[in-house]
Formats: sequence, C-alpha cells, structure tokens
Amino acid sequence: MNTLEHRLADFCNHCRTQGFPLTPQRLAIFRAVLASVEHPTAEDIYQSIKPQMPSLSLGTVYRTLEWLAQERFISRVHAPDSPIRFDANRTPHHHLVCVSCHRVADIEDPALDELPIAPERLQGFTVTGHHVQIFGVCPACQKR
Amino acid sequence: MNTLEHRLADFCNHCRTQGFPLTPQRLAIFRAVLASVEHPTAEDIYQSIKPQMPSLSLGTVYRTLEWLAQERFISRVHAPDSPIRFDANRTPHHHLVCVSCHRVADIEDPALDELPIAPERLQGFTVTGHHVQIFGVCPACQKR
DNA sequence: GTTATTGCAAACATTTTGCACCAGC
DNA sequence: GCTGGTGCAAAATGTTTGCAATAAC
Repeated sequence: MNTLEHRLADFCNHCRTQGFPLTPQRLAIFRAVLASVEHPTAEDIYQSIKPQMPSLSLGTVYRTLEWLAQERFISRVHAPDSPIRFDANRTPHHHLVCVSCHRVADIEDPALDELPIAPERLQGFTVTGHHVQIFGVCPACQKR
Repeated sequence: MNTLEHRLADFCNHCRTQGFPLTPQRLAIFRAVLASVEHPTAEDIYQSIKPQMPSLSLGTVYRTLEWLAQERFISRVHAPDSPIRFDANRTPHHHLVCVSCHRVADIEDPALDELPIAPERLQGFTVTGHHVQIFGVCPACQKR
C-alpha cells in the first residue's frame, strides 16, 4: 500500500530516525507535492500553502524541495519551456509532455522501464537510469 | 550525404529562398553548432565566436539559436542542472547524460526510435515524438 | 541550550526584450 | 530605401545564498 497517510508516516519516521527536525513547513510542502496530481513547480507549491501559512517564504520552498529530492521522497521533472517541476510518484514511470500547455502527465508502462539498449552503443557510460519523455498535445489543448 | 558543407549550403539556400537575410552572425553561429561535438550552450557558442567577431553580442546568439531551432536546423537539448544546449545532429537519436559533469553525448539506436507504447496508456495525448535520456557516469568521470 | 531551519533580501545565472543604429537585399 | 537584424543595456525569470532571528529537539 502506498496511501498518502502511509507516505506521510514514512516521512515523519525518516525525519525522527535521521535527526532531521520535522517542521510545519516541511510537512506542508511534502503534503502539497503528495496532494498534487499535476507536477507542481516551486511557485505552485508556494502559492498553494501561502494562504494557510502566510509566513512561508519561497526560499524555504526551494530549499525544502531540494532536500526532499535528496532524501528520495520526491523527484525533479525537467521539461522544456518550464521551470523545474516536482513529482511524489515513486513507482517507476515516465512522462507525457504537452507541447502546447507544458502540462506533464505520468505514464506507467513496463515496456518503457527496460529498454533494449545495445551495450556497445553506450560509449563507456556506466548507466544509472533512464527516462522517457513523450511529446504530444493533451486532450484539453486538442479542443482549442 | 550530410557533410558540413552540405548542411551549410542547405542553410544558405534556405535563407535565400525564404527571404531571411544571410548575416555573418547567423553563418558563424550555425557553423559553430555544426562544428561542436559536445552540445554547446549559448554561452559556449558566444565564447567560441567572440575572438573572430568581437562585436558579436550574446543577445544575438540567443536570438539566432532560437531562430535556427524554429527553422529546424538545430534542436534544443534540455538536461538537468544545465542551461539549454544545442544540437545540430538531425538524424534520429537520443542522449547519454553524465550525472557527474553534465556532459551530453548522442546515442543512436533504432531500438530507441520506436517504443512499444500501449495506446490506451496515452491518456488521449496525440503523440508528436519522444526522447530518451539515459543517465550515467561518463568514462572521464569514472576515472576520478 | 544546542543545532538546524526559517524568513528575508540580496545576489546570481540564464534568457528575453526595447530601442536606436546598421546591414543585407 | 526598405525591412529586418544587431548591439547594447535593462529587465524579467527562476533559483541560490548569507545572515540574523527563531523553532525543533
């Protein structure tokens, strides 16, 4: 199971055991990434939390997102013509990127997780992972 | 054939027939992208041309690279933790990205050009293309 | 009480833009 | 000569950082 509650409990545990102070800002920021179906930018996260926590600063959001990525609770999504986005989905997946509105959707397909790459083409690189971006026009943009 | 001379002639032709003034700046910038084996950033291009053309401005480099991409003579490469890079390679290919030094190498493999994506997973997106990024450590960084 | 985090503002890196001047056609 | 390109400097954008005040433990 991977419910929101489970993920949050995991996170609190990690902070406690690793000696990272569990601040309301961290909790709110991780919650916001977990809750978002889109892939929010730092600014998106900031705007979504600001109403309930007016003292929050954008710098803290950047620092915390960076730290969450380092601790492997979220990952960064780099798409063209867009600031860095964040993603709490930890199951292996790839991305559908709308070339019109720059929306990013997750795509899960085991066929994409194991690519048949010929080793002799790797030019001596030690591979640590890969990521597929599929470009296209999303349903909403097709209607325009 | 796709020699440098051929690509340049193509480019000059395109400008002539499409009514785009063929300026020394445009020629120098396209030449620089063609000549580079790495995937240069705007700043890289600027620095490489500056000695022979001291009047060149960075703004022109950005404007020209953007225009070259629009006219499909080059493409943009978006890699994590790096400014936008440019690529004159027009044969279908993908990228090897070094997670240590952020170098980007081309990888050509027909297996990557036609991915077996199940249509029902596309969530209504109209697909226009895709791109594979393979992350790893390049030979130079492995030795450190 | 100690230590790490936060808020704030300034700095930074990259890219875009407005405008007067200049060059290609 | 007209049209669009260039150089320059300023602005915009996205992100990072230094530091004093503050909150978690």
